[in-house]
Amino acid sequence: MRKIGGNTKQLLIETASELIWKNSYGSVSVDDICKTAGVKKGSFYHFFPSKVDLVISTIDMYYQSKKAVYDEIFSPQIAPLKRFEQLADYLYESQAQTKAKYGKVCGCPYASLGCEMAGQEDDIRKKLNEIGTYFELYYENTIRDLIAEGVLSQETDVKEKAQEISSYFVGQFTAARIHNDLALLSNLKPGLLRTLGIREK
Amino acid sequence: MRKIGGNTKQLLIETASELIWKNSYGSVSVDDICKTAGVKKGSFYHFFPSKVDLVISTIDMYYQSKKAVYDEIFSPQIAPLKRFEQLADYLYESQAQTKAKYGKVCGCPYASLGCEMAGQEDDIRKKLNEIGTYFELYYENTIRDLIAEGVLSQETDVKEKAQEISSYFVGQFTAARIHNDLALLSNLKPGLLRTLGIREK
DNA sequence: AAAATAGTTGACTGGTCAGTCAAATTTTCT
DNA sequence: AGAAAATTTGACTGACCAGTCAACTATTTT
Repeated sequence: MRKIGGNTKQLLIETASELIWKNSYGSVSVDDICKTAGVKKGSFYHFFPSKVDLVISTIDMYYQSKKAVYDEIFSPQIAPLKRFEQLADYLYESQAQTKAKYGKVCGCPYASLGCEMAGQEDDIRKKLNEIGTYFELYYENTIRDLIAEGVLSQETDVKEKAQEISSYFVGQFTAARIHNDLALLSNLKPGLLRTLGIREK
Repeated sequence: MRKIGGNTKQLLIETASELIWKNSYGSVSVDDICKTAGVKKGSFYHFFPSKVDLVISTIDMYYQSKKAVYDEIFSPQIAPLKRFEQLADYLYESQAQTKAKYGKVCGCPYASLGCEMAGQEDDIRKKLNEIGTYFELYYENTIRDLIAEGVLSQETDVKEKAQEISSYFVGQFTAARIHNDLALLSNLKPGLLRTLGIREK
C-alpha cells in the first residue's frame, strides 16, 4: 500500500482536524486518529512529538485555509459593508456544508477547542488567541473604512468593535452547535449589522 | 470520620461541578472527583449510575442555584430595562468572583460543557438545550414588557430576540474564557442594550 | 431487638490511554 | 550502486480509565 508523496503528516492533520471538530479533543485518542487515517502510531510520533503538538498543527492548517478565503472576502476592492455581508453569507454556507458532510452543526472549531482546552493547555489557548487576533485584523480594517465612509461614528473604538464582532460569531456558532440547529444562523447578517451598530432598514 | 447528614451525593455534585467547570469533562476522571471529594469510588457508583449521570445532576444543581438569582433579578416589580442592567452587573460580578476563586476566567459552564459534549453525548446536549430555554423565558417576559412600554417595536420577534441575548452572553463568556481576560466582559451592559436593539446614549 | 435499608469500603476488571523503541523498509543524496 | 536519511512498522510499556462487586457498617423501620 503506497502513499503518494510524503502526505502522511498532512493526512494526520486533516484526520485529526475532522475528528476533533466533530467530537472533542478529549474524546478523540491518538489511536482513533491513526486508525482513521490508516497510519501506524509509530509514524504519528515520528511526525509529532505529542497529541498537543498535532492539535496545534491542525489549528495552523485550518487558519491557513481560512486566511485565503478571508483575503478574498475582505478585498479592499469591495465596499466595506459588502465585505461583512459576504462574510455572513460565507459563514452560513460554510456551516451548512459542514452539516451536510458530518451530519451535525459543528460550530466554530476555534471556539470549541478553546473552550475545552482553555483550562488545561495554555499553549493551545495562547495559539487560539493569537489566531483570533489575526481574524480581527480584517474586521478592524473594514471598520476603519466604514468610519471613513461616515457609516460609523468617528468615536468608534475600532479594536473593541472588532472583538465584539468576533464574540458575536462565537456566540452564534456555539449556540448553533449546542442546539444542533442551522436555523439559528439564518439571521447572521442583520445580527452582524446590529453588532456593528448600523441601523437595520 | 463521620459525615453530617447524607451529604456525600451533594458533595460529589459540587466537586464535579467545580472541577469540570475549571477544566473540562474529558480531562476530569471519576477518580479525580472522588479523590478531591474524599469519597471512595464505590460510593460514587452507589449514587450515580455513570459519569454522564453525575454531570447531568451537576447541570440541574447549577440551574437550581441560578434560578433563585434570576427570579430576584427579573422580579416584575423592577422596570424591565433595569432588569437587564441588573443581569449584566450580576453576570460580570459573578465571573469576577469565579476568577478570584479559581484563578482564571471560567466562562459559562453550560456553553463550555455543551460545546465539548454536543458531538458525543446527546443526553447532555438535550439537557442543556432544555435549561437554555428556561433562562430565555426570563428574557422573553422582559422583552414583552419592553414592547408594552414602547421601548421596543411592536414587530419585535420575542423568541428570536431572547435567543440572540442568550447567544450574546455565550459569545462574550466564551471569548473571556479563551482569552482568560475579565476585561472583555466590562462592556456587557452597552452590548446587551445594542443586542436588544436599544439606542445607546 | 430484629430485620430491612442505606451508605461505605477497597480490591478488582478489562480495556484504553499517550507515548517508546529497535528493527525493517523506502527514498534521497552522492 | 552504495551510503545516508527519512519513513514505516508492530510490539511494547505503565499509567489510567469507567465501572463492578461482595463484604462490611451505620441507620431506619417494624
